Amino acid sequence: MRNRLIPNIWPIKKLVLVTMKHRVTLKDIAQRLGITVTTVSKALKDYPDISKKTKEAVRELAAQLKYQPDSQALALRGSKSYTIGLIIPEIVHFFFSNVINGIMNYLETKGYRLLITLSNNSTELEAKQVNLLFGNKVDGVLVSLANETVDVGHFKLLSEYDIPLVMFDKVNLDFNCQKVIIDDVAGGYIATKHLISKGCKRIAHIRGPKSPLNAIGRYEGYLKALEEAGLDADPSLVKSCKLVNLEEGYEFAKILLHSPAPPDGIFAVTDQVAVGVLQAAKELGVKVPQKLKVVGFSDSLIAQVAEPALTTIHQPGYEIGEAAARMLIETIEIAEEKGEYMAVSDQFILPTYLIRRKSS
Amino acid sequence: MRNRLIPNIWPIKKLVLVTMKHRVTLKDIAQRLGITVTTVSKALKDYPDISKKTKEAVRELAAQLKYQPDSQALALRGSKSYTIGLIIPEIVHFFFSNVINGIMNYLETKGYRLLITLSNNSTELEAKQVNLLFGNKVDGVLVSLANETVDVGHFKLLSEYDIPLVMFDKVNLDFNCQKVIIDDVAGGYIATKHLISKGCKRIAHIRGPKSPLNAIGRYEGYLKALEEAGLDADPSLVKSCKLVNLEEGYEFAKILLHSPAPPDGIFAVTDQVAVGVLQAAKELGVKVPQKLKVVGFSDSLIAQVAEPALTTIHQPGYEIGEAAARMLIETIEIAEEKGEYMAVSDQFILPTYLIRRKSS
DNA sequence: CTGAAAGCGCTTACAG
DNA sequence: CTGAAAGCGCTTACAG
Repeated sequence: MRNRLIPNIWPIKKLVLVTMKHRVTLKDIAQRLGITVTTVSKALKDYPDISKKTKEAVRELAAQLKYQPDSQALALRGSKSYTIGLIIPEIVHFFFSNVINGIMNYLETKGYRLLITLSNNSTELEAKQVNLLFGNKVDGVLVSLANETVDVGHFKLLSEYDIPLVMFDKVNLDFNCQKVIIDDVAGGYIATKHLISKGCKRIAHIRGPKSPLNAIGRYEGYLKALEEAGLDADPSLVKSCKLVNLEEGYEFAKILLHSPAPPDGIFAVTDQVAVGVLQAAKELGVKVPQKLKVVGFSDSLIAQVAEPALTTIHQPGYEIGEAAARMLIETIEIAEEKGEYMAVSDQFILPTYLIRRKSS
Repeated sequence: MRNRLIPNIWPIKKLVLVTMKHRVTLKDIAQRLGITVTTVSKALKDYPDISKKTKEAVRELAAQLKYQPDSQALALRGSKSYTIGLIIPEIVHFFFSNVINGIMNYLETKGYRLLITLSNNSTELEAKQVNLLFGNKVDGVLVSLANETVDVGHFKLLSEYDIPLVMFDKVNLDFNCQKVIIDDVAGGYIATKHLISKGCKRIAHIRGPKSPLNAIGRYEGYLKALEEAGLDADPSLVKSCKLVNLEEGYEFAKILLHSPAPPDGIFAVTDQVAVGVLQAAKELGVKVPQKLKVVGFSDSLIAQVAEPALTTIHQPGYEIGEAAARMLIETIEIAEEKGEYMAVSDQFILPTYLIRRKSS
């Protein structure tokens, strides 16, 4: 449990009866102008069959009263809510916050709102959020799957109702929807190849869990680079994280560096893990980059701050978010225009690249 | 401009006509059961005047058809949307993502949804978001003010319509609403006092911009600690950031350390700035903590990763978010219950504490 | 050029 | 115990 710093009852100092001021509606404008709601509605939407005079009067009064259309009424009537749902595994995360930033800035330009929900990496909660977003009549959904999610059946609800879905980063390639991912294989390949070019002969890989595609892809890239260089892929040099955090990096690095034939290079699945490696190396007096070269993955803030600064693979979070949002909105709008829509499996792959720093 | 990695048109592979499956409504249930919408509605809400038999039949069919009430219709009718609006200056930010996490987890337990918007630290955009959230009929608003925001007149719209508002972290103390803040004065005081206790005699402060209350409070705490210890407050030892980033910390530290009478301790307004100080010190060969002791503020991830690990003031982001959300929801629900509400100025202050690491 | 009417999906006071 | 009716705020096909 978290600290209960918060008292149970807030000191609400006064509660005074106030007539809840009501929002200005079309009716208010109509009444003041002595015309109908119909005419007001049409005037505001610039229908050609309304007189210039009326239009002007309506617009002026609307501006004066700061009229704002009721989005709920609009959504109820028009079957479009201008709201997009997002399901994200966690929010305290450099990469994901960049993704969200990209999503929000894109949606802002398009006049869509973002309803954001958390799966906390739980498939059960993820399913619940799908239902919640469906109940909220979002026009589309963006999701990065929970780590533990294998079966994606809970997303079928969306396809059944023709609600466009775009998966990003953590995706399920078999599911019939659009996807935005990075080229993890290429990323792992570039990282490993870089270590090889720096003269490493025994390269270890601290990888992610067995099932997420990202972890698999990065591992494949690692193997590919080794093979291409004619280096042996020694299975004892590959360790698999569960939590993918600094501590695991630290522990695995200690094991690797203590082994009879320690590695001279380590490619870690994330920057966090790589920083754990740096800490272990420091503790054991293994000089980085002289005796051990380290490459991370993500290009997060800590990569810059680490000592030595970490060489890493840039993972374009902002662009991924922007691309996913864009893919979704364009799909929504095309479907709208054509009055027809069917989910298709389609993927867009963003490139990654190496950021060279002091650790290699 | 950002990289245009994204093609202009997505390859939408097929678009096939599909009869948009319609959402199941009360009407559907009523028709199948040969009863009225009224009865169905009452049955689902467990009204006492509906027969057990009918209730059971309705519930069963509703479950079978996976009926979900239309939240727009509910909101339109009931004047409650179960949606909270959030306006945040930026999202790629350790502290703010923790705040959001606290907010979301609390709202989740209470069955509220979160509509999240960005001010990008612009007062203009902040005002726009207030209007947007108002138009969306949120039940309440949470905001952390943009750095440049001085005049908060754009929030009056909310009070006019009796929409509860809670400001957190970056607040305006004069505005008539509830606030959740940390004790910045105490934080600055603790940080500075710690440096004094470690033997520092000439303590510099790299502070934030002139207007945000956080920066002012931390600075005041700094002065208070100096005064209490009988140390002179040398104005040449105080530098004021504009962007509050690593680079500014680096630059100011260089100036301070190059001066004729360099400081032996530096209290920086954030961890980012403090890390800049560490980098400058390293470059100039000034040993930390032997020759220079450094304290940051926030307890962000980079504080742990920095070399040496940074002593800092813990700023409880999660708890701030949770407290703000809780304050808001409780206010909403009390107002609802009593049928009356009036904004009151009220503040809740969360404590901070020192995290000792290697930099001091 | 303007307006009456129906309807989106729901709830609730009222009638039977 | 069940249902007809009104209404939340809007839009739009249709009539005048």
